[in-house]
Amino acid sequence: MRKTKSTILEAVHETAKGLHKVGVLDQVTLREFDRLCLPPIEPLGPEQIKQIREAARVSQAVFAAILNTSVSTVQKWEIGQKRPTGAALKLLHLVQKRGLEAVV
Amino acid sequence: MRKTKSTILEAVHETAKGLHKVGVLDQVTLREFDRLCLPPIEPLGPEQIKQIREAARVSQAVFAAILNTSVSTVQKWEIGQKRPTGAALKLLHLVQKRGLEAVV
DNA sequence: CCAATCATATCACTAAGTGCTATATTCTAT
DNA sequence: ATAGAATATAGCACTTAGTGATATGATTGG
Repeated sequence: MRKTKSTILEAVHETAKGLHKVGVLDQVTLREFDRLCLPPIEPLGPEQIKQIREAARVSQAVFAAILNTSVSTVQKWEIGQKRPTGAALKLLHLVQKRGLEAVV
Repeated sequence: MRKTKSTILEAVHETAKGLHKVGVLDQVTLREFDRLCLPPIEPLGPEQIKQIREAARVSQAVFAAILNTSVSTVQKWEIGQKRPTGAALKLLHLVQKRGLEAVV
């Protein structure tokens, strides 16, 4: 990460301070995070999850396989016994927006 | 898959029985699942996960935000204290193959 | 130089996720 | 028709991923 930046850039032009943010080698940190403007990942209710799956026209088993989770989990999502969070929620949003193909 | 078959066959041969399943209403079930040939989602080691993130040139915090998980979780993945499974593992594979843009 | 911000690491707790089993229903093929 | 297969739903007990808070060290900027 910044290791390489220092090595290369500083070797050439070590006084220029703001230059370290220019190259492709630089890392995106929280400082530029505002520009990313990530869409907020909102929680999905049981019915919504079922709708997403049915819109994709797949059974619970196939849906589970594609999301790399268990049928048991998908079922619990759809009956509201468990609520997807984190990466699972993100994946579901991806399927909702871009379809199953974007995920397979 | 069966979609097309049903559409054609039932259109000609309308006993009205399977009519509600015709066309776009059909669902992909486990029966045609073999054809999907899903690539097996293999577990990712700590170093691999770190490589994926560094290849994406983002900090742990940004990486976590994009995956809709916590910084704490990303850290544990990278030091091997916890292993991503299910949807999290699927998401990581997506980033590895298609890049962060495919997920944002 | 000092303060602020970022990145990384550690710890304890909660709940998501898994596997299993069982039942009822629906579709398929003989 | 009828048997066989696949789907959807449900409940239980267990494991561990995931989360939040906090602590330490490294960078940056005023």
